[in-house]
Amino acid sequence: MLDVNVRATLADVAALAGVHPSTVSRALNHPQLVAPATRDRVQAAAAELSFTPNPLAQGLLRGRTGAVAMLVPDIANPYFAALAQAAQAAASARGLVLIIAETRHDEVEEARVLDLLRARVDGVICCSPVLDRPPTGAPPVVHVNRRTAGVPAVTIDQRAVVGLAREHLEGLAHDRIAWLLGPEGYWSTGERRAALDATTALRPHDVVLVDVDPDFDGGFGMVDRVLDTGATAVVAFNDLMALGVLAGLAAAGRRVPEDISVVGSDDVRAAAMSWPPLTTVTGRLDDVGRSAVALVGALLDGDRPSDVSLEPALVARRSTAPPGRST
Amino acid sequence: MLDVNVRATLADVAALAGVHPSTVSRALNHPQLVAPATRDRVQAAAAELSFTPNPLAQGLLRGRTGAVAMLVPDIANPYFAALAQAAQAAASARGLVLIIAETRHDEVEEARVLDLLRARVDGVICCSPVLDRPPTGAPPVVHVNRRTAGVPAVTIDQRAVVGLAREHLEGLAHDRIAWLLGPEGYWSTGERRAALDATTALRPHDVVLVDVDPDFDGGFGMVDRVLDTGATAVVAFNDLMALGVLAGLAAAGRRVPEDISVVGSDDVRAAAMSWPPLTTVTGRLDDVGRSAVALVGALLDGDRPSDVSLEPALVARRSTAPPGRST
DNA sequence: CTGTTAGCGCATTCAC
DNA sequence: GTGAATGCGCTAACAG
Repeated sequence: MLDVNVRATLADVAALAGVHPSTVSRALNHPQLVAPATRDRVQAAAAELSFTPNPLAQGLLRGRTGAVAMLVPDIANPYFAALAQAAQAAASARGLVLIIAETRHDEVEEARVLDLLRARVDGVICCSPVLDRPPTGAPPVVHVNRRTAGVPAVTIDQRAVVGLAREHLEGLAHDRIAWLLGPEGYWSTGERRAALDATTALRPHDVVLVDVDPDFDGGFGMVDRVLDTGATAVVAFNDLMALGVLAGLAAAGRRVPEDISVVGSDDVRAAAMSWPPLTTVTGRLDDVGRSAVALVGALLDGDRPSDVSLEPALVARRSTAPPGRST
Repeated sequence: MLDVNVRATLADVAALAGVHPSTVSRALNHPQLVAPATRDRVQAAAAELSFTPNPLAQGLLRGRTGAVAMLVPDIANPYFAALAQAAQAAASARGLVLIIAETRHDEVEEARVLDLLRARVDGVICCSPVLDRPPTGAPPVVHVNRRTAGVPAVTIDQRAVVGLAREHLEGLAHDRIAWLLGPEGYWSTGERRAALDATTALRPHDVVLVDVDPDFDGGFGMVDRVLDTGATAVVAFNDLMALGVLAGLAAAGRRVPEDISVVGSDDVRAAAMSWPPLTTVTGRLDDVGRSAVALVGALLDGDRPSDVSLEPALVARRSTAPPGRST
């Protein structure tokens, strides 16, 4: 009587095939080292019992777990969810299991989670936009959208993000752009501010609003101040913030893009789910996720991979148009 | 010289404390079985080396992994992301690690994923809205929003969802409601249809549109047909679909809620991020996630837990209003 | 080519 | 109260 609920072990297969357990192991892992006849018998037996090696035992032996952790501040944030999705796919393709853990934007919680996971994973993908020090005592770490000395990272070229938004809006003949920047501690905020500072003399009418919460409410709440500046276009720090701006504008009775244009960033799914759909700069979330997994993979293989910087692109949808089309 | 990158083992601690490895194990797991003096020495040594038991070794020994998997069709779908978030928190609180895996709405992929995970997790939370047969040969499974004989499940009372939406709209004096139902195979679709059928005689003016894709595009694409029905209110299968309806209505130049009211379902975060913010029926995602983990927990403890059915509630926001306020 | 042995790190028997 | 031995399931090295 064959009990499907109890996993078959090497010994079970060996017994069924009439060989020694180690022969089973070989037949399965190094088929060329074993006589065709026995190999077939073993494989048949393995199939018969639907044998799968116990990854725990394998891991114990190899000192590897076959799992990689991804640390995100908030998995319900579509940005991180998309990142996780991409990473998960890439990890699966490599036979790795991705463990997603939330840090809730909290350093203490992050340490706790890391500690819980430390021994269970071979590597960590850290997506904290703030974290400065690489987690110590942890397995190999790679950073996402955050560059820190000594830690391999995959980032989006934030200066190019600024440049793309600017070009798009200038091409539409906007001459007064309100730039909404994210929280001070964020790496990407710093990068964008630098890019903005570099060209500030060229566009004296622009206005920069700093330290806006990078979410819907942050954008919603900034609408009055944006309107006060008289800007004809807004560039938000990310799509969520842009969506908030869109809603705030609607609540204030302004039309987009007739009265004012709005540009987001990241090209999260929700960006295409507003009305009007959001013009945005892609965060290339798929590529970022994939690259991050590739980096840990390299780390695990003992390489010292170099950083990856991805070039963004602009997706023009319907939230931008030339200014002054207002009735 | 103390190498932080190499994990300390029981033997290391034993050497440092001058005792036998098994004593260390005891001192850590059953402190009362060991003399206070040695216990303290061992604990000091363990702390010194920041020793953490290797979960793989423990798992191998106990036949448990300490991990639970959550199978979702699409982690970038805010509904499942929220569910995962809740489950993750609940699992952490129990010292379990949650592994999130995507099935991409694909049975084959699901089988593959399950096979990869089978040996790595103690239990599985399956969130497929369609899946009928419980995955065989897998660890204990619980279902979310899907009731199948023999599989413990946590569900939202879908009839109540229909009832709440109806009451709300009737209270506003709508007499022609367009009900948008989800895909045929979904458990929740079936439940809602049954609820609708049960009262169809009472509301002859209502109209039911079936088999709508449960996403933004699905809702967007149904707007024309909804408008054709002359309904003054729409109840969408979920929030994403409702958001699509909202956008489609805006694109068609209709105002919400002046011209037509819209109700969503699930109360995903994005539901509060539209303009107008969406009136919706809560999916109690936190509670569902938490309950699902509680169920697997019970299963792991050898219990045969009973199903959990959660009562929804209506969140009135600004996408609903009395009909006929049109200019 | 295949069987034997050893050991990954740990917790649970036993003895003492 | 503590040390010694055993085995979880597996694979790598060594014999034969």
